[in-house]
Amino acid sequence: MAWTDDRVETLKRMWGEGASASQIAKELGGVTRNAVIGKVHRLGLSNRNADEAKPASQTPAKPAPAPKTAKPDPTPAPKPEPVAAVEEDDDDEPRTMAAVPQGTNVTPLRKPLMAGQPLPPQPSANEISPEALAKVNAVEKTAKKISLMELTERTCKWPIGDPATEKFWFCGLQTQAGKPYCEAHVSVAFQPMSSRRDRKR
DNA sequence: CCCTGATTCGC
DNA sequence: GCGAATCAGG
Repeated sequence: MAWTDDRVETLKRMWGEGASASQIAKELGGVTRNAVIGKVHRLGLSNRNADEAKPASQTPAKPAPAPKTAKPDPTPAPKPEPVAAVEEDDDDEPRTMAAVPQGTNVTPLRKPLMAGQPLPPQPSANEISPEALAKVNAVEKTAKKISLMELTERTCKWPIGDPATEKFWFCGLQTQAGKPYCEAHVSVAFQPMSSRRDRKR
């Protein structure tokens, strides 16, 4: 697989969106995450930092970079999209942790899709909400349903069912990065910081 | 063990 | 330039 302009573009976009190298590699296909990382470095966008300050830590070199010549400003830094903060208030739904509706959960689909928009459906940032719940609900179907004794360091410890009955087990899916839950349950358990603004009662 | 990015170095 | 192997964390 060659790094076509198209693929590089996808790489840049996803990397800019904070996607991991493996995710990007999976998306592109035909390349490993190493390839992606290597390319990222070669493109010089390894640092997701905005600016890079060189406090002259260790670089005795560079005696006199000829300050005379006017540098053509090699830093366009387009910064196309700062990604608007996703603050969708409107009618906040205080998701109750009560019974999880089983069965088909219709995901609210908005945005009629403009014609000619190649890639609108990009949830990107993990915003919990109805979708996350639906995901959890779906995950429960594929859950490994392990028992308490089967829990390990990397099995999702999300409880499912009623502990008072036999129908009780743990999700058991693979956790990620030391977290106690699988990805789906993490998104529900650890909410970023949604402004749980209390509404008037 | 799973994952992450960073770096090296033969190709 | 490329990316597998390796390194260094979480």
